Amino acid sequence: MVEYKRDENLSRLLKAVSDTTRRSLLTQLCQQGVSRVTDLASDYDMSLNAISKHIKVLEKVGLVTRKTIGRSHWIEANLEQIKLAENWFKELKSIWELRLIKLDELMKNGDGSND
Amino acid sequence: MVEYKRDENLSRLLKAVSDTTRRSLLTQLCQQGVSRVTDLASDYDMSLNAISKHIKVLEKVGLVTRKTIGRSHWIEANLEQIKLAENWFKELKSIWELRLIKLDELMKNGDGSND
DNA sequence: TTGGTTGTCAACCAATGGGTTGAATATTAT
DNA sequence: ATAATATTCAACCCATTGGTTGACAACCAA
Repeated sequence: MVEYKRDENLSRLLKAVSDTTRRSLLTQLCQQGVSRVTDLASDYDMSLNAISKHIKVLEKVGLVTRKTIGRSHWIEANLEQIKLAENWFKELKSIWELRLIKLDELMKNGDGSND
Repeated sequence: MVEYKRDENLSRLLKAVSDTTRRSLLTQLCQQGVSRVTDLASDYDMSLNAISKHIKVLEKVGLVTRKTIGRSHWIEANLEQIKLAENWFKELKSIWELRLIKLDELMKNGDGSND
């Protein structure tokens, strides 16, 4: 069995941004800054409830934060967590590179029977 | 309605890597290079069929390629498509930065009633 | 030819996900 | 007090997903 680094956080983060509506919401929030749920929802052909749920998903993985003032919930983007994904990509690429380097050394040293 | 850049490709890519098993498979492929389906599957507590399906998902989004020789299907990682995701992250961050810059200019120019 | 390997296809199942509608809860305005 | 606003909660529906098992197909070896 492989070690299976079962990084559930990363899975949930990637799943969160794998939805077009949620990515669009994030973009909106980055463009317009802090926004209320209703304001965000008004741009979509979808019920307020649906948007509310999407926001909750984003909130759960930390991609947005919420500040409730009276009956208004102010939502703000927080791109910090995106690093989780970026780091995974980086790591994967370096694993890939590493293999190529080792392969290259093997070629140079002939049959690899050294050490 | 917001423009809704419905980048289905990006959605499918992100969804593909949002699964732990598939991320693990990709890691394995980067470490070990070209591998057969059975070899990959042998590391998991899961049926060969399940792994076969996972590989097909990765294949469909271009994260792996397949070369069939006889009855052996040789699978190889191809990290090219990851750029799709990386670019989206980059774009999002630059949108965020842009707003901060504009905000900053507004502060400097007083109440923003210019132009 | 007979039989083991390698892998997919098809059908199924339980769980999850994205959407809906209809309350319910707070808060603000009249 | 009453009504409108802002938002979530709960229940539901249907499509998708991650897994299973059982055939099947193609290939290689005896």
